[in-house]
Amino acid sequence: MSERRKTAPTRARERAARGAKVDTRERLVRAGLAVLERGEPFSLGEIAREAGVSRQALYLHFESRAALAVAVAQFVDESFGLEEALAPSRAATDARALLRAHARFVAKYNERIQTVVRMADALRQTDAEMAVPWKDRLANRRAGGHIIAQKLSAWGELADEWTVESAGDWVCALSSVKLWEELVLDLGWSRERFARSLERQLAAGLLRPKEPLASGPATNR
Amino acid sequence: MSERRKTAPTRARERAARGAKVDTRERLVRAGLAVLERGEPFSLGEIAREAGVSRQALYLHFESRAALAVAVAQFVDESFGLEEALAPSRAATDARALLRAHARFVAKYNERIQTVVRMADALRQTDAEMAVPWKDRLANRRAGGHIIAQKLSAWGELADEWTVESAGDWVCALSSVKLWEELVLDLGWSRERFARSLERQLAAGLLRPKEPLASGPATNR
DNA sequence: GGGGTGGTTGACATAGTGTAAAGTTACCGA
DNA sequence: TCGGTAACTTTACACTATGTCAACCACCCC
Repeated sequence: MSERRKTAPTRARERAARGAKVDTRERLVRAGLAVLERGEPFSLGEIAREAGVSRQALYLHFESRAALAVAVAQFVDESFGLEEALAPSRAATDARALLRAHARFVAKYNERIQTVVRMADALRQTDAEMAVPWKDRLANRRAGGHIIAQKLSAWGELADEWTVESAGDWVCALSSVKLWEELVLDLGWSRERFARSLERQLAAGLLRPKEPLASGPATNR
Repeated sequence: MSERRKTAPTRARERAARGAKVDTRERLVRAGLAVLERGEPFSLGEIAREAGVSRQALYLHFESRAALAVAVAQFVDESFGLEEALAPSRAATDARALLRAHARFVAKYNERIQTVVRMADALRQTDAEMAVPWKDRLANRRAGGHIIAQKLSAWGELADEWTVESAGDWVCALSSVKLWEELVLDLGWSRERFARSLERQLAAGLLRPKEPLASGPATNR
């Protein structure tokens, strides 16, 4: 059902791909982000107005508020250059460098997506439709944490009390927007201070303590 | 202005103090908590119905949704026995015991207030009236973190890179409901695992490393 | 010229918050 | 015993938001 509502954005994207006039869908997404970034309560009508389009046009492109929210989140990821921003972490060849790169990434990325996540999290309480994309994003973040834990483990740097699983979850949790939000937004920390503290905490908490090269600590698990 | 709306709950409280029949205000607060704990979207009408009272009666006791939310939060604090639950932390006489007590407290307390905080945080996005009580609670939590950092510092256990200020903020942030929520609710950690990890991580991140082996890590700031 | 596409306006159903007003009950004090 | 009043009820209303529907318009392409 609802065939018309589905074909509309598809066609819009096709037109855009062929270089057609203006992509209203993208205008709506950008407007959504702009309105969101004002940080105040808003309505769909406001977003439509900001996009210079009627409120109804919004429903030609998005089935619901949640669908728009998802699109905005995706847009932010893309315009941020997520893949590129992750490059330093991927390129790291030792534990300290990896954690440092990750902390820097988290500080930058969370700042960028903060408003979107904030809204999505609030929406999640009242809008069941939001639950699925939210879980998806969490799964992604979790996977990111696990990759880091996996590397630390492979390098023999993960402290004994951690499994790769649980260390990955811990990295994921410490990388969450909510932690960033509380420290930077609510408590007034600078971006640098946040990144430095996160890096330190991750290193102190995850890494095997440096042993004085006495006996063989490599075999105790 | 709005004199009548203000006297109503006052009188109700007076009646309750004199041992009068039923305190509708408290019934509403309890109902609010019960509805909240179902974890689903809800309306004020639902809460009133749950309390066995008309929706309008709610406005005789609370000026707005936000006011009710604040009352529910207060009620949860009281019924949880916040003061009592903090006793172990206050009684701690060394750093490890303090962090352990705090981690246990956080695990228990956050579990209890989770639903309320969740809602309040969501409300905060759309309801400016919520901002003030939210900031108050944050200030309280922050103060709690600072007390801990202060003690660690007084005992000479706080690692060099921290100031009391920033360490306190860090404790506050790591003690936030959001971290608990992500690990326990979203990632499925057990309460014990959370408490243990938080304790360990606080210790690893905040405490001065024990062995002053070689030069290395003491000067890396 | 005709058809489809993407947009418009306007109306509508539904649901929630908050305000207002009038009626009911029950207690309390002179 | 009577009157007043606090607490609550019912009913109605204003306002805002989401989402649906229908009719109409304009453009582009065949």
